[in-house]
Amino acid sequence: MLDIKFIRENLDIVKAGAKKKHIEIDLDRLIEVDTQRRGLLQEVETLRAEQNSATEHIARGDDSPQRSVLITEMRLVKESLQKKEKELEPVQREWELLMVQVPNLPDVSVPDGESDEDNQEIKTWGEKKTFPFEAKSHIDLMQTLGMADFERGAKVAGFRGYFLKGDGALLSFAVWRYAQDFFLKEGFIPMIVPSLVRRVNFLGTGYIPQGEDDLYTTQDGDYLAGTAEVGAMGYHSGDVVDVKDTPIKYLAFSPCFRREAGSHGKDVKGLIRVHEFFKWEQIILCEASHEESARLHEWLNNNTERFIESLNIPYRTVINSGGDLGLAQVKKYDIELWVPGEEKYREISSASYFHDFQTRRLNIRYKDKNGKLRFAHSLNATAIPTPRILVSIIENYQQEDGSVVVPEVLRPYLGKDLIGK
RNA sequence: GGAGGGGUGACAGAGUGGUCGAAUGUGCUAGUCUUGAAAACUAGAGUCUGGGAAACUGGACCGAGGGUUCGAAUCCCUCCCCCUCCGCCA
Repeated sequence: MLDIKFIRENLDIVKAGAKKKHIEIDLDRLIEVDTQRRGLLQEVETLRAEQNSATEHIARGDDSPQRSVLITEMRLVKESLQKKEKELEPVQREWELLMVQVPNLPDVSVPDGESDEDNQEIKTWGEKKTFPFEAKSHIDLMQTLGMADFERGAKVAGFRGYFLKGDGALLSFAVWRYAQDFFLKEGFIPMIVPSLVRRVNFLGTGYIPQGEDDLYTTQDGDYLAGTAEVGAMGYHSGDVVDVKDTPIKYLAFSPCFRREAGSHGKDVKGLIRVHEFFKWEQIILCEASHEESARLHEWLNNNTERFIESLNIPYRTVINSGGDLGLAQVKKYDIELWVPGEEKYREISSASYFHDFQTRRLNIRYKDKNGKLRFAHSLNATAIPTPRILVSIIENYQQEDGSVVVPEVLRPYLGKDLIGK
């Protein structure tokens, strides 16, 4: 949520921001509605003031005739007050509807573009693996090695369903535990967060109203979160956090659920795109300073880069174009890992910052040095998702005989060097 | 699923129609006292928002939304949330 005052005073900037993000919103209408709203609000407040001062006299007085005159007069004031309030109601409603659709401003460093195809590579690391034999896909490799079962996955869970078993299951646990050790060295507070959460938290984090289609709902009106960010941010909603504790850093683990609405044709096989997965997520609340947000954003992304480097998997980092940014994001980096079977980079993580867009909706504040309450800034970044990471591990570490070498850092966690038949 | 009890300021907790933005206690800030601290005493202090350069001033906020009333923290309705007990259950 942006501050309406900011929108009024910087209309052109907000318009340009929306355009850069390729988000349609009638901002002129918003200003029009806001003007109406403020006018009515003032009329209502004037009437209330009148009422309040009369109330004082009425309360103090006895049964004098002036008192009953005043009461009669106030009856009329009440009527016009109610009329004005009725007028205000639909205006207020439209105002709110428009306000939640106003996107956050993208940073100046965000490149123009319509979609993820316009994201710009800003870093590459490692050498793309080539093999003296024909590289197999993780699907073949995992099935042959008894690490995954996609047929039964579909049988039991439907489209995009999967089972991990044997070393596939164990490798997932190994990644989780290795990631835990790796990231906790950076001072995060570990957390396991709920995925089944109330609607307000999705509004607060900016996934609703425009992302409703990609969320699973329950018959109780709750939603299944696609990321631990939702629960972790909701954790602090309504809080005034102590500035001494900032930046607050969480490493949050959760199951994640995504309907993948609108991507039916994409990645229909394997572990790249599934409805249900697990993720360690980095989440930060910090002081309301752009410099601090930008600094921590780089830091978060770098944590993940170093993690991938430690697994020795080639990757590149891209900066997302305006059109590939969500409503709430100011700037986003994606890290994409090399997938030899497809000869493509595939997204593994995403690091974003939001300024106070989320915290304004969630009402997360802190007291600054001058004792003033301010909305905190928020950021988040993937630490590591499973099972998607298995795709890159297995394809990059495959050998001609179909066995898979275990990345060195994972060996202590898996208890072996090689996954073979 | 059944029965009951609740949601008031940073926290605890009073307040059942009028001068209540709200007693009191704790905590907080400043001062007095003290070498310093503690204790004691004194004073101050909510958040959001409109207007104003400021002093100041209008409005809103006692879970949310409606209603009754000249007037609602207080009465009525709906919803949300929390707690206790019973049942079921990993």
